[in-house]
Amino acid sequence: MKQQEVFKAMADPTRRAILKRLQGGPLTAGEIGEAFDITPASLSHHFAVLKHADLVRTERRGQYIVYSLNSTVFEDLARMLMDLFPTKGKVGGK
Amino acid sequence: MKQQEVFKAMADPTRRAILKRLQGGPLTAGEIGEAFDITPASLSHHFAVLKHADLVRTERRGQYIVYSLNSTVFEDLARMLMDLFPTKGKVGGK
DNA sequence: TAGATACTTAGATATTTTTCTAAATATTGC
DNA sequence: GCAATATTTAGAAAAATATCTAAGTATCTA
Repeated sequence: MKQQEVFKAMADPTRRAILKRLQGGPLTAGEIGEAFDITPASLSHHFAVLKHADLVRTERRGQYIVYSLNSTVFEDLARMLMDLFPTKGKVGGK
Repeated sequence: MKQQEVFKAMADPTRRAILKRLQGGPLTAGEIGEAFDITPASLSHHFAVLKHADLVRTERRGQYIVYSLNSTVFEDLARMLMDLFPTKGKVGGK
């Protein structure tokens, strides 16, 4: 996991909103864009950042490009966070 | 939890390193600073960001200021992340 | 193949963030 | 109170990021 890329990607509210929209399942770039008051070009930039962080996957379907969440990286990130703060309870993890 | 502030705080590698240093227990600003090749003023800015996100707590002890982690917010953040990606298993979540 | 639709890339500008230097505040010990 | 130490605040410069317009690529339909 490229930690820096992931955190940077998550730092922008628009990108978090994009991820949120994808919770319901895969969507095309256009469908995602409907919810935002931003040009397709800017959206595309955000997609690129999310993709670079490996937070989303893409698949071309005809003239559309379908985006979907990559849950694996979220899990890694959550794990990393759990790791970052000291354990208060009794259980194992250093 | 101020989600935006927390993510923004986590997005900088220096700030993540500061948090990491604090895993071992509270430290003064100066002690933290030893590990970084950066001016005290810049460090202080990073502290302010971390504090604003409520990721660290401070306490003045004489002429020193002691920083410590606020684990609560980390837990909130981890929870939030778990929440952000769709449940794969059968259990409950939305 | 031409025209329409969906999306990305390039390049410019505006905003935000990081960092620095210099100066200010707080506390200690004489 | 004064000098020394620890840290923060203010203000400026440099670097990174978000956004836009215009132009490019890919695919579909006729």
